Amino acid sequence: MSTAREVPSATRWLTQDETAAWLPLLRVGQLLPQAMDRQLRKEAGIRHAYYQVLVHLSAQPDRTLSMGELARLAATSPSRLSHAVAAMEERGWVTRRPCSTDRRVQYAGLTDAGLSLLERVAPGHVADVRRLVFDRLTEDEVSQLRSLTLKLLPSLDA
Amino acid sequence: MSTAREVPSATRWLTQDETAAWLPLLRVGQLLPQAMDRQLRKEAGIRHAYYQVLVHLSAQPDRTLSMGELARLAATSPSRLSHAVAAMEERGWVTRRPCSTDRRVQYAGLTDAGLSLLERVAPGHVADVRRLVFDRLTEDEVSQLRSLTLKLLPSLDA
DNA sequence: GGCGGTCACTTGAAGCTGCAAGCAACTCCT
DNA sequence: AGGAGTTGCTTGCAGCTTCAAGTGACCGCC
Repeated sequence: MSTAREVPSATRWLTQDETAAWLPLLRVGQLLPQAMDRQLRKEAGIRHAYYQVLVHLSAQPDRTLSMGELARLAATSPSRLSHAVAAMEERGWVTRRPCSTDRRVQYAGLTDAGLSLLERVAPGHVADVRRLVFDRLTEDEVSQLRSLTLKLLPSLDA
Repeated sequence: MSTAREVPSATRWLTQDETAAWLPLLRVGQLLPQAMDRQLRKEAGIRHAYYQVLVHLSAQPDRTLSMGELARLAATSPSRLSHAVAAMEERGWVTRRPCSTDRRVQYAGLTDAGLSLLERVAPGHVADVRRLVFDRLTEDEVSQLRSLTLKLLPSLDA
């Protein structure tokens, strides 16, 4: 990551230790989503983005969320979600209906077909997560991982 | 991530602790690349994928790498790199020339324009990395982060 | 030599992503 | 009331990513 040595203003380049952490973090950040995506596509024919929509809707008591809430939970942009839900609606996995009290809001709801797709796909996905992540880590390391990622989230969410 | 409770074969769902680590990890894995991309686009007009190409080429003594090596270093697919380098060549940041001993191989080389772009862009990028990641962590945490990500890499690289 | 297999890379098409723009509905303020 | 500003969501488009297929070039083996 270090490139030029002399720059007009005093740039605080990464230290050696920081670089040694940054490079693999960057790599994990690239490869992990790729791996999730590939596995779900090959074995289930859907993207990870779709899977997340299914998961979050299924976690609601009424299988329903407003587009805004759903976007927030899935860490995606409104635009992206709009496109994704449109495509998933066409395939019969979710439905959309307007909110009665605030007509700007749209609710996305999981259909039976969507739920059964999720149930068919989830075991393979969980197995993959286990294989790629949790089978490699001790209990303590999992705890460290949780603590570290939670520390990084606030600045990324904003 | 937990969805159905009863599935044909015995699916080992994630424990509570694992889920508590998985959700933020997934989120970081999504948001971190997004954030890198947004910052570089806004302030430099290039994608993070392009930036990585520039960085890896600039780190070579002769500013040159074969497409294969470059793809491996940047953790990207050959196809993606091919498209990217084609676009960057058109903008004058890299050049391509065939290898003299193995005519399947192409070398990508960083131009002066490419290097000066990188030097202009790098400080802002490093500042962003610092703001998003290293300013939030103690020295010990950085070390934990390095150790954890290094443990996850092997299974992802394969 | 020459033929199957692999390797390095490129290409094209389909689908997704991000941004900017747009629209209607809601809120606030006077 | 009513206008300015904000919110929730959608749309269109340009650009990127992915997969599958294709093209040469190299290797090993008979």
